[in-house]
Amino acid sequence: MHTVVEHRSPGRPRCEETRNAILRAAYELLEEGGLDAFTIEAVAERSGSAKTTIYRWWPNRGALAIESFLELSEKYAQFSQTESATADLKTQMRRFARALRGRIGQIVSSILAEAQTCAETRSAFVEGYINPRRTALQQLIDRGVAQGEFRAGLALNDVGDALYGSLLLRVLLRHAPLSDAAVDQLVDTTLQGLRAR
Amino acid sequence: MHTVVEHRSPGRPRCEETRNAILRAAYELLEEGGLDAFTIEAVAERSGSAKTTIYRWWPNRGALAIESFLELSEKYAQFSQTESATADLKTQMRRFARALRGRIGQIVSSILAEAQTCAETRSAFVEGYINPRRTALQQLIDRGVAQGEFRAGLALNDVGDALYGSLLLRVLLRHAPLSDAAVDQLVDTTLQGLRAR
DNA sequence: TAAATACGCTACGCAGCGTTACTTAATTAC
DNA sequence: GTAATTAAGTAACGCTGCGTAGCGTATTTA
Repeated sequence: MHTVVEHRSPGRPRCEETRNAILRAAYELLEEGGLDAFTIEAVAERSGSAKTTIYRWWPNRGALAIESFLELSEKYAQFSQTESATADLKTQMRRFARALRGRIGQIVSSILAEAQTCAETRSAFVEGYINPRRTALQQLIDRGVAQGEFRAGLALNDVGDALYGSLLLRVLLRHAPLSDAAVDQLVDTTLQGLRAR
Repeated sequence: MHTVVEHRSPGRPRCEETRNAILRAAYELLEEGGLDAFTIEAVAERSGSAKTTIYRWWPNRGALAIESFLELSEKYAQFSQTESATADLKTQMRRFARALRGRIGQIVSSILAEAQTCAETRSAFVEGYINPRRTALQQLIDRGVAQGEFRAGLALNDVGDALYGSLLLRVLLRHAPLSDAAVDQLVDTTLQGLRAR
């Protein structure tokens, strides 16, 4: 009988509880007070771990922020799938906006801010958060085109940036609402375009 | 003969040269190294003024950043005006993207980051930078609608956020280009919308 | 000349960064 | 068992930047 042999290097193994406590403390602090509250020292204190332990595993606060966010925030990258691509698009954008209205919005805005002074944070956010959503959006667009709902030849970058960019801009600047109704209207505008028919 | 009497309070007047030197140093530092380089101490050193003088006039670094940006960056809020509103829109978006590709992009992204931890910075940016552009965009849309180029009933918030949000997102995440061609395509997508005709 | 205000200099206490040296704990290899 | 190895915790450090205070000097009005 063959059993999979766990091959472990010698030495004390990493403590998963500690890791989780750190990630959770980081997430909570980001959620509660944004970048101001999110300091390595605060994370260490809240998690009950040592600052040195944190620095052993994460090179900087951006890396910790991203990892806690990606691991603890719920991931809505899977779009719903009904017969109408248009309806699915609206559902998804509403869902995203709902997350942004809540605590996730605070975290996302903090990460975007951090990403402006740390390239690794930026690319980690793009790869771990934005890209999965772009992929799902691509599938939705393809489906919409195949079903004749959307016109052919749509550029994913443009559509994605128009939709996600609008919503994220509202999180960053708070100059316009993110209510379901506002999102529906925004999607409608994007669907219809500006041109007179 | 009436002459306007300059009414001055007693005491040494504020030194305009010092003020300008501070604003210029702040702008240069933002431009060169973003938020990392932009510290009050660095501004003081480069401007040849004292830290205490800076704190006398600006409550925090966000206020200084915004003021230097709004005073020293060229303001393209006035849109060009030909007979085609569509062409003007493209011209304007290209112009904006060109600024974002250059040093202005670094500054804008820094200010957006700073705005995430400072509400005053956020509202100052919205009022001093975003709103003038929204107003100009509104006029352009109105003109386009009147000329039959754009459909009626367009919501300014939606159009502005789709266009500016797309470009700003690309500055923040650098996941897609900001070239003239890319911008043209993005505007085209926004103009046409997603729907099949 | 007095009062008021601005500017510069030096210095301070504070917070957070990222690191070091050291001790203790947990695990594998022999 | 014992040695080797790796992790976690503790305490302390030097550094940078923040925002403030005290004081002397400069420039203006009354």
